[in-house]
Amino acid sequence: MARPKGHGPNHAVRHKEVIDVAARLFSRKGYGATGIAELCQATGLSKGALYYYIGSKEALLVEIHTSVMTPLLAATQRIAELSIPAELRLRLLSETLLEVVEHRLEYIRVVEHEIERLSTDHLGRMLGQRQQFENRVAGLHSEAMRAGAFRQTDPRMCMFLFFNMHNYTYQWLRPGGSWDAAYLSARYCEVLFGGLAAPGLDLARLEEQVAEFRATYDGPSLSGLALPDLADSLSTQPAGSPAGG
Amino acid sequence: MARPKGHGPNHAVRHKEVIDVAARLFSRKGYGATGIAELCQATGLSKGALYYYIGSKEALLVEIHTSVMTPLLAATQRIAELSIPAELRLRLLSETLLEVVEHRLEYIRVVEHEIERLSTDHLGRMLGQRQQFENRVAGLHSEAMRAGAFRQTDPRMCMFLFFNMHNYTYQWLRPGGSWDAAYLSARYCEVLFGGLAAPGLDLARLEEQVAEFRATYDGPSLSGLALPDLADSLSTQPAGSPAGG
Amino acid sequence: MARPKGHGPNHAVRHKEVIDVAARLFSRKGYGATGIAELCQATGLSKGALYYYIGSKEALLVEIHTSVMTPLLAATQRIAELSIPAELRLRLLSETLLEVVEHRLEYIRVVEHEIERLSTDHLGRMLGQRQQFENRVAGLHSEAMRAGAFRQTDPRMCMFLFFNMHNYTYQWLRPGGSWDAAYLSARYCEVLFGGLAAPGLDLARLEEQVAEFRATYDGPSLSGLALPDLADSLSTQPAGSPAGG
Amino acid sequence: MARPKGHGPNHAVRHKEVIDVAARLFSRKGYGATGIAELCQATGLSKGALYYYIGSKEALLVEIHTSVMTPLLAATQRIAELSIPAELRLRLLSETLLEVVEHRLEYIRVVEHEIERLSTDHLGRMLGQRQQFENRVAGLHSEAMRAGAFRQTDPRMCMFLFFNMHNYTYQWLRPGGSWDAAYLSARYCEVLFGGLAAPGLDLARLEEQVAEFRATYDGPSLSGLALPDLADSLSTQPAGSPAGG
DNA sequence: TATGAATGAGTCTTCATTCAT
DNA sequence: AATGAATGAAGACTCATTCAT
Repeated sequence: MARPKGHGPNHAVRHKEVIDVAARLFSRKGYGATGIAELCQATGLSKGALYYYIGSKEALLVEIHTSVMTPLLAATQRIAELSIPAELRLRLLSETLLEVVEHRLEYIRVVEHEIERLSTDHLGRMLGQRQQFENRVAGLHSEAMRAGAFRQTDPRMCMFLFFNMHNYTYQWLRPGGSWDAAYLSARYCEVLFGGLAAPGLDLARLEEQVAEFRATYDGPSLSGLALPDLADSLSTQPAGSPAGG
Repeated sequence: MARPKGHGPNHAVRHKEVIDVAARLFSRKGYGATGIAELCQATGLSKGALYYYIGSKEALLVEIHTSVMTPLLAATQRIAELSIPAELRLRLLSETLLEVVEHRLEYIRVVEHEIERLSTDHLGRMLGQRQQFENRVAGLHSEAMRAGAFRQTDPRMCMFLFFNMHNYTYQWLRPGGSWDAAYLSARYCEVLFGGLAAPGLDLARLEEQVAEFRATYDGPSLSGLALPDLADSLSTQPAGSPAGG
Repeated sequence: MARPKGHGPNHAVRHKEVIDVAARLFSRKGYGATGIAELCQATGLSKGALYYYIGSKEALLVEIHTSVMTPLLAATQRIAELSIPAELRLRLLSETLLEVVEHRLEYIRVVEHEIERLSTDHLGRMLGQRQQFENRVAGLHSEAMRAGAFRQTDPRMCMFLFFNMHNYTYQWLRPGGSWDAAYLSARYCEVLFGGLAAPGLDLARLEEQVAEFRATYDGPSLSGLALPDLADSLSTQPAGSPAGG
Repeated sequence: MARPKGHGPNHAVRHKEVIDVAARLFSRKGYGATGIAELCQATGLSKGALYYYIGSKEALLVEIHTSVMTPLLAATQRIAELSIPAELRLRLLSETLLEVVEHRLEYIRVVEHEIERLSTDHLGRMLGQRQQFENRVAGLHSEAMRAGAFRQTDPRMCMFLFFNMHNYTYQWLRPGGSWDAAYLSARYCEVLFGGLAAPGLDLARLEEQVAEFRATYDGPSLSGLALPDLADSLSTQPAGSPAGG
């Protein structure tokens, strides 16, 4: 990712633009089926210029992964360390995760489908980050059980339930439809937490706590999504079609 | 699937074997990244002989899809028509779906990741089958609401919750681990139905009903998985690593 | 062409049938673009059986050529030796040639387009036969000049005029249309002989002589076309579209 | 023919060179029997570089057709519109056509033999152009009849006579021999017009008119053949061998 | 910075032919 | 007399990448 010295200030900008175009194309046609020539056409760059900005096709894939996973892990870290009930932290993490899905849909699709196209060492690093993420989520479920909010069950199973519910969303969500991350997160957690709740948990109270938290919180952005999303101009149809295979 | 005459009885058998090998390779490396040469090596057939059995690479992909979707839709139909409570039918459908995931894991991975590599008309047919499946599941949730088992909510949202929960399983399940379809289905439905339940629903009763049903049912196989699964000899590691992207 | 001994009586028949089918396909799609598999489908024979009858693909091409050229040369010989005026012999030869074009159109097309696909020795033999044919025609023009029917010009040029006029006919003639070999021959010779005639030649008389000759002749078939033509069931549209390239 | 941007000025030149080489090879061995590898060897380009210039093998075939038909039709148009007797226009058209045959012999052979290897739409376009050409020629014969130069006959038959006579020339003409387009045209028209003439037509006068016209005409090139012909360095044997099939 | 040209291994697929049965 | 299975070289074409300018 360190570029040879002597790059002008435009380099970083163009670089990002290319990554975004690549995410769009890889998402639609698959990494393998997207050619360098198509990237050239979509970016308006010549082959030589494209390579000047990207280095290689795999570097593009690596950066798509990184640009999703790095902010997501940072956000997870920030949320996990908040001094609020574990189930509230899970609820916030849910919404953050869904925000990333909603606003980086094309990146997410690539991350879900093309991770195994990475070369061994990059793949290893990415799988390590997934592990961290999973452990954090399993840990939060443990905390919620210890605090008496959730009934006692296997926290690893809970973690899978959590990821199943959230991670498949990319397969059917259409950004710009009537369901956004905040709404989906409320629905997902209502059902998940309802099914996992210990007798004492007051679910109605949870959504109030979310609102309270948002009103008083003034730390850094939870989701870590700073950029306007370049992808939003596309695909603005209503929500539709999950998968049944 | 019937070949244009001039094919002996062995043809069909070899054909199936090749499909199974292809599902394994496509699942591991991706459809695009798997070459015909690799298929030849994995099957022990020469290039010419391979084509004698498969017709084309895309035909292979089509048959992988078909051999998952056709029995799955048939099973769904059979289950949806049973004269038992809707939530019990959903529970049976959940288990059937997870059985397919467990025993056709490599096929499922291909179906989830490579569907868009199909040519327009095949793709259209497959998307149509997904639609049917989704509509059936949404319909069963509606029934459960009308019967007072589930509280009133958007059945389409319920359908997405159901598919999210089940369909992502392929990303982390390792067949041969300690979690099988029956166990997972019980856990998934416990949480999903717990979160959707109307006050009157007795979840403990549900698992008893499942056992009763299985004890008395003597119709055709619910899952439609008749063949021994050729894929089972491979990948028998313990469960591991979901995804956190 | 000599078959390994021990062929049953059906062999020759099937053999001819296959050649006829091959002529049809080669004519339509080209020799190179017609596969053995297509010949199998068109004949209803399996690959093995087909090879039992044909030996090889090139053998087929050779026989298509032979089955046109051999009878044509024999007919030419017969006509050239008749004791009638040279211009009458040319007129009869014209009609014979056009009969072959009309009734063996698909063979002719192959002969015109695919001769260079023959291997060296077969090609040499065929070119030799063409030479003979050309020499005969040039010779007849010389005779007609010596006899005072045609004015004095280069007989070789006349030969080219004759072949130009006749041999291109395959490119636009549609058998079954309103123009048959007899009609075309009359038109062609009317113009050709009209343009070559010495002052003394009476063209109106020529067509009478043709009729007289036919009425009294009782030798062997002039054209040598004995078989019913297998190709006649196809393409029965009115005449159309020559070529302008 | 304009390439999708990103092509320097040399591209067009090399492109033309490749087309010329292709015409030579296709003409000798047939389109189907000429491999890309042979084109590479003959041009000295690598496989990749070749495709950089040609796009596809069929594109080559299309351009060979186009580069013959387009100037030929333009020339036909120009000639047909001249204010001179119809038979003189036919005589000029004859010479133009034979000039194209003489100087683009290899292209013509491809056009005559491989047109049906074009895909449906390209084929349709080419057949349409042939139609135009034919109609023009039939129309000129009609004019000559109306003007009393030719006797009354079927102008469509005349058109076939005209094309038969000219279009088969490619099968035996060897450029560089003693017969050039001007000579052949005089011979062809002498015979054709002699055979079609009404009593009043003075053929000897016609050739004088041709000479007069050439002496005074100063419009654009009649034949449209501007380029030196790249193909001339090859095959400079004396005239020989027509065809007798 | 940026480009058009070139590479050559790689892609999927088809071919005529052979042979055991 | 006939077949289905198998071969492997050859088919057209695409690919990510490099490099002189």
